Amino acid sequence: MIAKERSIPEKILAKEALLSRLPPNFDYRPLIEKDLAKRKAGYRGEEFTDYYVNKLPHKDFTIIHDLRLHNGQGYFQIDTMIFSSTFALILEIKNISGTLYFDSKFRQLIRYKDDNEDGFLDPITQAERQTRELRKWLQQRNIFLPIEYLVVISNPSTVIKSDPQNFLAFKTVLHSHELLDRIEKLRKSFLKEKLTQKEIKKVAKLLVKSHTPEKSQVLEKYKLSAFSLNTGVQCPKCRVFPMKRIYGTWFCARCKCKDKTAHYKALLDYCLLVESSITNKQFRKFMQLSSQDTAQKLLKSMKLAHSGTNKGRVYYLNLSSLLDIRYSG
DNA sequence: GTAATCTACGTCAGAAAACA
DNA sequence: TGTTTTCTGACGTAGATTAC
Repeated sequence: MIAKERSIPEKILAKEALLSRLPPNFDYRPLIEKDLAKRKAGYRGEEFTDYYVNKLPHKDFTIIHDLRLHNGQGYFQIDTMIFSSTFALILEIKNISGTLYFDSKFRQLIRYKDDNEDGFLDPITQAERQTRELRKWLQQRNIFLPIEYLVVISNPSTVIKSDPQNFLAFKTVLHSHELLDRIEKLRKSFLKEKLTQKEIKKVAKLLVKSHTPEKSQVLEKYKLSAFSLNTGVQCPKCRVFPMKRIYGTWFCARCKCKDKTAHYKALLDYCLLVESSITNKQFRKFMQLSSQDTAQKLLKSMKLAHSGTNKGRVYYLNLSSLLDIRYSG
């Protein structure tokens, strides 16, 4: 059973939204583009590995993609968690090309590529920490399950190396195409049943319910203010700002394109970049819309959750609902 | 307390789009 | 082409908040 599917991380959506609303010659643009490329590569690696993970027999394994839990002080994040009635498995997924060298002495990962040498945080250490955190989290809820971890290198052409004494790397690091065989071996080594089918469902529900998505806070990260952003509704065709609202549709003065729902994307951008609630006034300012009535009618038509009456009215922007509205509308 | 301001909501006329 | 539907903008009313 897949208890939680993987979805595009908010950090990727927010960076895309930010780039779409920054002037082309903006100073930080190259830095944001580089960060976005890195994030996207990581996400692609996770998706590539999901192909193998999702092949596991669903009656035997419960799969939770992209899990972020609170441990009391902070959060810990797991790329993929798989569990059965006998054991749990954490996957730490890395999409790094070139030759990777796992150095056990200094507990670091070194990547050799194009005559360059780059150091990375040791994914084995990361996975060990996640294992400790998850064990503690489950035990606090009276769930006792042996937990293993694997470091999955998603890129099949990546060369994996380590020093000969690094037994931990031999045991835990693998390419994604080896994953199913390795899980099968693990399954044979854990025979004692710890959870009933009913308990498995209960644990999955608890984990998914406790998942807290990471807020992007992309403006703070690059020390930008909302004033740096282009406001207005962006033309979906020629990408120009702003479209004008004319008789029930958004009209682009440049390419003459018309779109009835172009404000959905703008509202999604607002939610990703500014804040997750909006008033009529903020909506008008961001959409460059002069009519308060039109703003009210547009906000109402989207059936957003809201609180307050009259002057205190605030509309709440839910990211997943906005994504649904945007792609279905 | 009062005036000013902001917003929600309903109604209506006119304009544009959609449809037969 | 004529009719229907949808949307805007204007207007009025009412309630809540803010500034003085």
